[in-house]
Parts: sequence; structure tokens; C-alpha cells
Amino acid sequence: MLEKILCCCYSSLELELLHLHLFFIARIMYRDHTCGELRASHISEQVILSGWVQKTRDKGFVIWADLRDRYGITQLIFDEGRSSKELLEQARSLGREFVIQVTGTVIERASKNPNMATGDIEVMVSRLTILNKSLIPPFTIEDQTDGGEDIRMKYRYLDIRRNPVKNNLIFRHKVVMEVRKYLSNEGFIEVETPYLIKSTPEGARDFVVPSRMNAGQFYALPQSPQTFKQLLMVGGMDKYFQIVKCFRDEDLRADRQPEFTQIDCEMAFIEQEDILNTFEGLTKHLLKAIKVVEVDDFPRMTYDEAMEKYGNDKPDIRFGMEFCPLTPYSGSFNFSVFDEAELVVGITAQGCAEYTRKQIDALVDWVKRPQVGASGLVWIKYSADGALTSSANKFFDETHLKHFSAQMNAQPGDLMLVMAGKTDKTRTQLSVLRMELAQRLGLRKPDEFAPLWVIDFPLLELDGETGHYHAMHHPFTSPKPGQLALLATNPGAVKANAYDLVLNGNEIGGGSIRIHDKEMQGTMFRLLGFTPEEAKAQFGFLMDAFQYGAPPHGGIAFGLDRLTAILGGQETIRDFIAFPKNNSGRDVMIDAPAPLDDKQLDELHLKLNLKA
RNA sequence: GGUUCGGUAGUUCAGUUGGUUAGAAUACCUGCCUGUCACGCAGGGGGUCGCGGGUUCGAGUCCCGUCCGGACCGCCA
Repeated sequence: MLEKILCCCYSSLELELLHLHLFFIARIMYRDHTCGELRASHISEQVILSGWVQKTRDKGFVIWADLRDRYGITQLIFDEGRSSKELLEQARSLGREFVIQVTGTVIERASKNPNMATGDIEVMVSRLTILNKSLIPPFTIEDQTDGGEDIRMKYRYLDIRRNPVKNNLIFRHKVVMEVRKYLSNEGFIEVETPYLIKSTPEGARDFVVPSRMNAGQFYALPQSPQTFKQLLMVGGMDKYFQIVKCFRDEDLRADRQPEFTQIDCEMAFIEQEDILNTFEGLTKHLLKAIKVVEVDDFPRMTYDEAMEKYGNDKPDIRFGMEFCPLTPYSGSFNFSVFDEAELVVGITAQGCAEYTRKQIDALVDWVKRPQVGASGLVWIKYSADGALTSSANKFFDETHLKHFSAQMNAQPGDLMLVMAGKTDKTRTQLSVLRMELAQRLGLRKPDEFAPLWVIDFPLLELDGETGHYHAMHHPFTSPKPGQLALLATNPGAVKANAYDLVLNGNEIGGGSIRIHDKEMQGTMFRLLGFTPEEAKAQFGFLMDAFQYGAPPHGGIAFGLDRLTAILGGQETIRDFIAFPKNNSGRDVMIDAPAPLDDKQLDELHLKLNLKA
């Protein structure tokens, strides 16, 4: 086309020179505007747009096509009066998701659409190029798609064209940019650590990678860059961070992926207070920059307090409903369920006294499901007229119920829900009920943010099956000062310099002050059941490093996927990951994992041992 | 490893006690339509009811097995 025009004006020699010239300078101009930017002020301008055909509306005398790109939608118009017959035919041939380029003039719409950013204008097309056709997409590329999760994952590249997914990815980009900006301004250096490392049996299962060059040996993908960031501290990089993929070969959930991203941070010459302040600053910055929300200084709660008040080490404190332990009115409850219990504890659901018997029974059934596993639920209804009644009326008269109501701070109109049994189990079950009730009552508002620090975690946790202790956080966590003696006598009672950052009932970050002394680290490994040989084989490099001047240090890691989802006011992290895996750890789009062929297995010195 | 729910048109779903030719919406195709924007109207095509076996005169429906997917428990230092 260009050649034809040029032929009219130039001799062949000139044309040859021009060709040479064009070879170096000619570029295809695909677009000079995006589909989201044209406004009334552009009227009568000539523009070039490229994008995907969202939809066409053929009215006979006129055809509209919505052209979509990342930035928005612009309406194209072809009509009998102003478009050639050929152009109209071409427009009629357009299908959903065709990639096209158009040249045209911005004109004012005869009927404007106030719901669209570009609703005042449309582009009167003079030239249409189909850059690529498309099959009919398996689901509609619209905000409210007709496609289910499964099919959208299989065609994730189409799903990403939809606003909800596209906007989530852009949102994630903003979070990442703000994190880098803030930490860099605070003097942190981003350093990359290796992905091919060594497997360690502590903690989650490792993903392993066979080594071709070292027959019979395997790398492991890191569950976190923990030891490397500690070695960076020994290396003198006293403020480190990394936005880094981590890998854990454990079963998945809606909020758990086998590969996930952490904002991994470590500092040297600091104590716990410095870490809390620095990363409270980061969190406040994110809330302000991304959500335009200002929050007060974060409350701090000890682990023990969180367990007592919320039955949970990651309490959602956007709403009250705190646990109230019940004590008998006089001597004993005279109710065996309560009398024989280690703990009797309840919550007050404000304004729920109007629940019908059916609704309450449904709640009782709900906590009895195996997923919650409670053996029962006692309820006390404090009616608006002041009347008190309960599911244990046989055992309690009004005096008792008044006594309980006072303990639980209940007002007329409230419903009290009480559980009894072993302390840990009862707390966990009541905690689940508390969250469910809050969900049903709409108390978990996505636009409200209530962060808090949970501190003073136990150092060790007793494994019920093996009777062994294992590190609650990880084996590099330091015990609180002055508790060394306790470590020998009652390890389970030792508190650690470990802390979690909790946001709206989610653990978004966790960390600790580390051990930086070889002897202490050795003691810790011994406590955790490592022989000195095992400790040396697995973590000898770290303890060696501690002998060469390891500074006091500590750090924290944030789960970026979850943090992003919560800031975005959503529950599932999958929609904030471009190409997530499904519940069974499969990527259904590329169909991974997949078998290796025999040649590859041979090279890797592997023989399969599949059980029939 | 376990519990539980599901698999029917391209897609999302309905389908009664087991009983005629398995439906709806949407998407798709054709035609009509002078301002649409979830356009509208008329018509049309589209099904191995996940797979295998069983019970029955007869199975989308009941039974057994199996595969796949979702939610959850265990697990996730």
C-alpha cells in the first residue's frame, strides 16, 4: 500500500534508495492511542487503535464494535452512509476476540453512555486490518463470565483479559512497587539467593530436583531463603530484603499454593523492637499508598493473650466477641458437661437473641460437623424484653443465667454461645464459631483494616504423636533472654523472640530474632532431637559461619500473595497469581506435572518405583 | 491419608417415584431491525448425561468400581 503511493511520486532509483532507507526506519505503527484514553476533547482527531474485539452489535444500517485493550474499551462505528460496502462487510465478519487495528476519526456519539469512560465518543473507522482471527472463546470474556474456575484456569490467558483478573495483577504490581520503594528508602538492599539448595527434613516437605552431573544427588527448592539471609547478615549486608518465590510440597487450600512469594527481610544489629517498628512502618505505608487508609499504631498482644481472648494466634480484631471464661455461680455448675470441663468459655453474639430455634439448632449442628468437631454448644438467649432462657434450662435457673450474662457482658437482645471441654480444643472450636458468626453477621468488612502484632510465641511445640518438641517458628529462633534455665527444665514453657503480623484474621508476616551463637544453636538442635552429626551435616555451614563474627540479627517474612489478596479485599489468593495451580498442585493449562521420558530419566540416573 | 459435595449442549445449570424425542439461559449460525452499548425480534444448529460394570421390560436417575474437579480435616518448622 505504502509502496503504491510512493510509486506515484518517485523514480525507481529514488524508490530503491528509499527502500534502503525504509529498511532502517520503517516501523509498523500499531496504535497511537489506547482504548481507554479517548475523550470528547479528542473529537475530530484521526487515531489508530489496536486491540481485541469485545463484541459487535449489528443493527443492519450500523455496526458497532467494542474494541478492548488493557486500558479500556472504545466503541467503533461502521455505518451505511459513511462506510464503504467493503468496510461494512469486513466489520460484519469480525468475531469475538479477533485482534484488529483500525484507523479512524474520533466523533461525538449521538447517544452517549455515561457508564463508560470513553462513552462520549466513538471512532468512525476508515480502515480496518484483521491482525489475527480468534476461535470462539470457551467462556465469555466479561466481568461476569459464564465460565467456571476449571475452564478459566485451562485458558488462563483468556481469563487474564477479563477486568477482575487483570486488575488484580495490576494491583499486585502496585503492592510490589510500594514494598520495593519503601524498603529501598529505608536502606534495604535486595539480594537474590539460590533456588537450587539442599533438602532439610525439618518443617514442610521439600520439592527436590535431581542432579544430572552428580548421580544420585538432589537439590531442593527453598521453603524460604532463611539460612541464606542469615549468612548475608554474617556477610555484613545489614539490611536485606528479597521478593522471592518459596516452595513447599504440602497439600493445598484456597489460600495455599505450592509455590508462593514472600517479602523476605533480615536486619543486623537490631532487637525485636526495631523489627516491629520498621515493618509496622512498611505495613502502614502500604495501607496508605494502596488503600488510602491511615491506621493507628498497631496493638500488641502476647500469644497467650490471643489464645485466651480469641482462641487463635491470628485473631480478627475488626469486631469484638471476645472469649469470656465462665465460673460457677456457687461452688459448682451442677451440670456435668461444665463441671468436668477443663475450660468453660463463651462468646456473646450481639443482637442475635431473635435467632429462631431452627437457626440456633443449625448453629449447633454446624459446630458438631467433623470439620469443627465440637460435641455440643450451650446457648443462652437474653431476649430484648429481658427474659433469659437457655438450652440447659434443666440445670440453670434465672439466677445462674443472670450470673453468666453478667460475666459475659451480655445485654438484652444478645445470644450467648458457650462451649466446654479440654482447653486447647475448646478454644479452637469456639474460635471457628466466632469467625463463622462474624462472617454471617457481616462483621468482617473487607474495607476495614485491623492489624496487630502477636508476640512472645512459645519457642517449642510438643508433637502429640512422637512426644518430641519441634520448633514452633523454626530452629534458628532465639529464646527470650533469661529463659535459658527453663529450657532445660520445662522447654514447652519457654517463650521465643518471635512475632507475627496479623491483619484481619490472617497471618501476613512472621519472624523472629535469630540465634547468632554457635553454642546456642547447637543446644537448640540437640533439643529438637538432632544428633551433633546430623546438625553438622545439615546446618554445619551456618554454625561454621557463626564462628566468624555473626552479628545479632533478626527478620521477618510476609506472604505477598495473601497480603495482596487481603489488601484487595478478597479471600482467594489464586486470583492474584497470574498462573496458579489447582487443588492437586496441577497447572491445568500447561498440564504439569508430567512424566519424563526414559532418556531424561537415564540422564538423571533415576528409576521409577510406581506402586501398581 | 481422610471427610464431603459435584461431573448433563461451547459455557453455567435444571432434570420429579426409574417411563414418550433430555430442557433453560447464555454463547454460536442465519435473517430482520435508523443509535446500540447485557441491544431487540424471528428462526436454526448443537448431547458418548465423565468412564466401566451391574440391577431392571426400561437407567441421566438406583447399586458397585474408577477417573476428574471443588471445599474442608490431617499436613503446611
